[in-house]
Amino acid sequence: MAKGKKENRVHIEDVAKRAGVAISSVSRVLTGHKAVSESMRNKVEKAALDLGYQPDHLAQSLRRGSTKTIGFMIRDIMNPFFSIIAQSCEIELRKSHYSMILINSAGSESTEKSNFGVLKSRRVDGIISSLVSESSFTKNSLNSFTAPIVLLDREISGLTTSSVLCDHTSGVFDATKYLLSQGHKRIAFISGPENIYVTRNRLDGYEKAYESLNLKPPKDLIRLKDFSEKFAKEETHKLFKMSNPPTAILAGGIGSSGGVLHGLKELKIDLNQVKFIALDEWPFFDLLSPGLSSVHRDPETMGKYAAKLMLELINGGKPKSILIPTTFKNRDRASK
Amino acid sequence: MAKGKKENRVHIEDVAKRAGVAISSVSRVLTGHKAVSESMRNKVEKAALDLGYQPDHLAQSLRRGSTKTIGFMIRDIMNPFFSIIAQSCEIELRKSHYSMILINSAGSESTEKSNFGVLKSRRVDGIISSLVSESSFTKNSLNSFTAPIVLLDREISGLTTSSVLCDHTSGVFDATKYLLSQGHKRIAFISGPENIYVTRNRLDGYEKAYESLNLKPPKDLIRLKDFSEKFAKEETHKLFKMSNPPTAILAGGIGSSGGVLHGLKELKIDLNQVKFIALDEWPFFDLLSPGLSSVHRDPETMGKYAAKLMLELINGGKPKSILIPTTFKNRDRASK
DNA sequence: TTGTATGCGTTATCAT
DNA sequence: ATGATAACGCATACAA
Repeated sequence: MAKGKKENRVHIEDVAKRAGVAISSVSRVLTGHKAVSESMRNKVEKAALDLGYQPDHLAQSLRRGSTKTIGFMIRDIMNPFFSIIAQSCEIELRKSHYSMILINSAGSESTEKSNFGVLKSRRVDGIISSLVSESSFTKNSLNSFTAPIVLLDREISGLTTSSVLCDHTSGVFDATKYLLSQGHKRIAFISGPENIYVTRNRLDGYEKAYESLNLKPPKDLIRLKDFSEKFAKEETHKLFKMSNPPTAILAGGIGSSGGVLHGLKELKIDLNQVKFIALDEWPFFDLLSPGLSSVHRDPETMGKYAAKLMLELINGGKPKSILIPTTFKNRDRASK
Repeated sequence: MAKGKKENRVHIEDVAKRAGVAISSVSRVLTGHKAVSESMRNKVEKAALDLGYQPDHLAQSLRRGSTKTIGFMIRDIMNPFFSIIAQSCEIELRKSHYSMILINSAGSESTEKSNFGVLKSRRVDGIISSLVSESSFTKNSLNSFTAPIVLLDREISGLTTSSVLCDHTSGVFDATKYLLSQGHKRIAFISGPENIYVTRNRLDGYEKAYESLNLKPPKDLIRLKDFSEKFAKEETHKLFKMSNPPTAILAGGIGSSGGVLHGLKELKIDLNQVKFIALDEWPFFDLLSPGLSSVHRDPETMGKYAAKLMLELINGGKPKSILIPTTFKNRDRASK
């Protein structure tokens, strides 16, 4: 029966014909409407199964006004930290039959803005996003959006979105305090831009640790700009050109950590000479020698909660923030 | 004017009214139809701009029969290798105004199958996928799909899809040959399931290298099952319980590499004692000491080509395969 | 060149 | 409980 692999899509009408009922009845059965007789339900379900009918999601969306799609807008999906969030988020959303459109901002504010346009046009039911910036520019984009928004590790004042925030402060505080207890006074701090939540929050922990011992944090060792490997590497070089260089380094993010580690390698500085603590876990950190300590946060949990918060908002819930703990993972051999 | 942030979506009708023309004229202008007068174009464009009109992608899709959406179905997005492919793919697709639905198979064949259903129902214009398996089960899912398909590093006989394949053979051949030239005879090979392209292809290089020197590959050192860290770690332990253990190891994939490295660490075997070569790059490999050698392939290029092949298919092009080279990156200090 | 009218595949409102 | 029909927002065949 050379059927010719043509457009063999089966529509609701086909099901109706086969079952010998009206289109509307098919729809009712398949959408789980209460007022349908047993026999009708059986007839329709059989016909639908026989034909392998799958409703056209497009038409459903147009009619229902909901796409069952969430826009996942991310700064940098190449960063495993984010891709793990994306994955766990997708797994959670899928349970409620939501799909995820992945859209990348590549660290650019203007791309981010146009992305909002794309997602709006595609009528996503919500956006989960790790924003590039927390500027008023972005704020406007967010405000013009009617669908629910869940922010990842970002906080924008005067905006009513849900957000998944990490308690960087406590983890960084512990890490810094540990270094101070080991006799380090000159601890460098390298991280992303100062105007975003994560950096402010981390810096807070760093400074509080110093202050808890009545010490002043060494401002000359704080280097904030972006999360790129390039920046961190350059700053590492600069730091060790100082007359009074650091004896320990805290670096935020995968890129920054890589930059520092590569920088140190170029400078032929061993990790035994300078203590390094990364502010984000990296799968193989425990293989580096000596074991690198880090401040850990769990991206899988973050993604899961992001999805949950989104679903709550969609179901009419109030916006809320959830705080994910961070923990200082001490892999220092000396401490054991 | 407290407008109340209500559904303020602007429709084509609003634009038509403001411009004082018919709906169809607005549509024509906005879709770039040829036969429109200068004045009409100006009127409409102004009205559209004033109102900030954005066509409803949903309605367009339903009408046009094309969603401008590609399903990106991946085995494991947590693997940075795949997330980089996803990212570069999205960047390329976006240039042609395509969006990407990310959907995860989590290594499960049945999930993979249901994913095909989801994507079909969402009427994606195509699927780019790194399949879990190359079984006939999957083959059926693929065959029932009318939209174009691009496979990543998978090859299914008797199926006319485009695919981005990596030339693992040559890279692994070089790596194995190098090890042999260094006097290693007992080289272990740990990788994923034998029934997928990538494993067959790698194994091929491994065996050919032995054969090129008229040697028989040591079958007892070949361990194939899956890409999990668990499997690789267990096999590593087993290998070194042998009376005649390997002196070098090749491991395929991020998970496998991690498993071997962790296994060796547990066994307190130094990387100076056993030579390890990874069959996939990992960002921090060069920081491990001594520098780990690896067989490198470029995920960014892969993603880009996957997108290009997809767009070609959509535009009516014939299916084709493209071969991405792999290179043996020797980071052995001794060799320099 | 421009306007009118139909249809994309559903769901939901209205009768019956 | 079931069937006919309007509506979702747009693109296009056809008429003017």
